[in-house]
Amino acid sequence: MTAATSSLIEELRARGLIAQMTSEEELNAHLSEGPRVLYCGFDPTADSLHLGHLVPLLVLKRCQDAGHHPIALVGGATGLIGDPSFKAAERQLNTPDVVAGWADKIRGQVSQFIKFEGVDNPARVVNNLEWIGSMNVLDFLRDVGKHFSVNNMINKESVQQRLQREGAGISFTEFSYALLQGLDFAELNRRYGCTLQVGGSDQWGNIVGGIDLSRRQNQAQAFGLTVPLVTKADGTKFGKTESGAVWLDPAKTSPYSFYQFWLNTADADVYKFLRYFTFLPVADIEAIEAADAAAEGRPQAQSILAREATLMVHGPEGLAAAERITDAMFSGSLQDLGESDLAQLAQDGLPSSELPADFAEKPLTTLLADAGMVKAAREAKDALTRNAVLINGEARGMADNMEAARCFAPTAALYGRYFLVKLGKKKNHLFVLSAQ
RNA sequence: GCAGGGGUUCCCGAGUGGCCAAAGGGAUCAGACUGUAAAUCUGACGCGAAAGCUUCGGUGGUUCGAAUCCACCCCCCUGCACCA
Repeated sequence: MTAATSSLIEELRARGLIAQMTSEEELNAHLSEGPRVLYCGFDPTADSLHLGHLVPLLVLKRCQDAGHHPIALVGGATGLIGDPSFKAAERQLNTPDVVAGWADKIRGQVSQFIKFEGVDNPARVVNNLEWIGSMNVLDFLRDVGKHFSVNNMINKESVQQRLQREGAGISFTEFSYALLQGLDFAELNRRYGCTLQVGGSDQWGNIVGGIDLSRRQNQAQAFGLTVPLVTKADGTKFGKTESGAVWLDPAKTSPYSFYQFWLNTADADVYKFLRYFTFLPVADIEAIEAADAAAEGRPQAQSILAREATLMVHGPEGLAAAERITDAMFSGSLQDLGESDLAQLAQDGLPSSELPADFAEKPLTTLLADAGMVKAAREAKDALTRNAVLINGEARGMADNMEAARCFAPTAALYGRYFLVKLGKKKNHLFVLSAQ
């Protein structure tokens, strides 16, 4: 965690974190010679970062731990344009005030992961709106545009599918995106001596553009490094659940859901993800893998990954909350839960809701669907048909469907008002009888 | 603009007058097996507890009856032409 003793590049490679880089030998030497300044950009395309952003963000942290100065760039300007790289269709523009609001949130999130004080190599957060926002068109065209060849740009793989695709096309606006990202690099190079840009592998073309511009404008040598796109062994998209993306914002994805996401990682992916998403030494991860391979039954890797990742993103309290719910839902028994425990579970982020006043007249299927336990009442029906719905531990079936009054009778409630409903193996919801 | 092909339930894709809420595959959800895995098997899969209700680009029409036939309109693809 101090100065770069064993090569940073070696470490990243051992973790499988390098997709592409410019001139390995030179970059390795460059990073070994002393503290360097590097950056990675995050465009505000939503009000939170998600798991896909985490890998490059953690690479920034890994670099800081190795003694370098990271800069997290929030794309307040580029977010207004939209990156066309490897996208199938033109994006819809968001309004400036919306993007500005998102940029603020992203700035806060990014800041959790890197240190700004108390270290010799403090990090920095910048917003490219600062220099792009005030730039005038003629300066842009003369100072930046002149250095980019349209011939090269249209040959880039990242825009090919947009150029070839019938009926899609690409607007001049999005086509210009690469120039903005290029000028960011050149600008950071001038301002802070930034010499390395890190990004996802889809950013390679943009990064190379920035390196070229830095050389042409500043006569400076700069480097690029990309991290691989996170993939899963079964070919499905990483970072998605039934309910959508896994966000870093606890208000959008609760620490409990976040923890559960990692806990459900497939064996085929878990050791790779430990390398990507934790700071455990590679040797330790190899030891975990060996121990799991030798042991019968359930591997320990998933719970280690879930614990490490949740701790890193949501802190000790978030992890504690996630573990409380997990223990209560998957190992403990209802009898072990005290009244305050139940209240705590709801606070910790266990999905919960109040029973509507007229619940007695509604079918169970409707109540469960309205509470968000299932996407359509039909799924609740299916579960009921298989006796896969437990209300306070008691199995319910279709025969009980019109018996909500009996199923949720106050006398059956825990502490007079709580009902823990389990649907299938993984879906839990706390229903609360409204007080009166 | 002309000629030809096409728009089907989340996606792909059958269906060309009743047996169609619509084959098959994928995705998804649930069950069994397990480890809150994977693989496999089973069930569900427009909405609804049910009665029943609403779908096959849009609008109108023919018919006892249409996703299927007719008319017009919208959109996409493929050639050709026009424009260069």
